[in-house]
Amino acid sequence: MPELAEVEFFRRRWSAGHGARVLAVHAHDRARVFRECDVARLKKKLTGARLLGSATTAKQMLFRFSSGRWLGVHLGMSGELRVEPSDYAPAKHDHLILVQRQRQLVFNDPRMFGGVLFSTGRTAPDWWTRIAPAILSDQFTGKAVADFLRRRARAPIKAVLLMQERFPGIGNWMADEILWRAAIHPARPAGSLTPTEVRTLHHECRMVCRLALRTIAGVGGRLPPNLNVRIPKTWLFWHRWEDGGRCPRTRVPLARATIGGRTTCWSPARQKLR
DNA sequence: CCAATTGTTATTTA
DNA sequence: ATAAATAACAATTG
Repeated sequence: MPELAEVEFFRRRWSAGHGARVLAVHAHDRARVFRECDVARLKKKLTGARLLGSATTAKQMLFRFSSGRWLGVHLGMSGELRVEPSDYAPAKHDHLILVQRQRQLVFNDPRMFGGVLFSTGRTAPDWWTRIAPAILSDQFTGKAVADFLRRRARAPIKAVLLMQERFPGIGNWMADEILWRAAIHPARPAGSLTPTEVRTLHHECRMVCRLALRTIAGVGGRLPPNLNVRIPKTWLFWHRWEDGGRCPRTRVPLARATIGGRTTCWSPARQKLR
């Protein structure tokens, strides 16, 4: 499920535990989510540490603990973070649980495409600082997008939008939402976009990120009761999976096909090949 | 049983 | 050599 704003939504759940100590750590070290992580060391170093703060960039989350301990979480395709009461008993696919006095912080991921990283150090780990500059940062410029599209000229634009090294945090549904708003057909080769289309694409990338954060993640306010509840019905989002779904702007039936290896949804009336 | 899934990476193909 | 396409990873649901 989780793309940019959903990742932020889940991170904020765990901020209930900011300031509190970790009394115990439960982890199944055989689970695939720990494939790049020394679980014994994680348990040892995190037990007794205090959760001081956290951040999201792209689809990555970083949790900062006392004495220079850092926990990274990626949710993969099916991961989520939850907060459970102290008497909660671990359920299936709960791979990592940080037990605090008042609550338990749970990482659950059935498909285990997600992953956990642990490291120590005075500053944030390398893998975190190496993540591409956020789409909502000043470094995400129109020129950067244009240059990138030129280097990926033959790939379908849909596939290019999924490349995290330039569009960090964009996933399948956000890519479709951006192209739909920009009125660009997902199968167009990236190099075939006109300068105007590239400018529009750049703008809509920022727009969709900003709106998704505001609605899903509840930035600037409290968390919404569930993930998608505030996404307006005017977005492609609500119609992309349903059979007989129609474009919310033109009312024309939506098209669906595999493009760039992913199920892609678009409005033939707005988004034309040429 | 078959197909589907909002992510990423390794491998193969062009 | 590089970019693009495909397979693989795992679990569940329809």
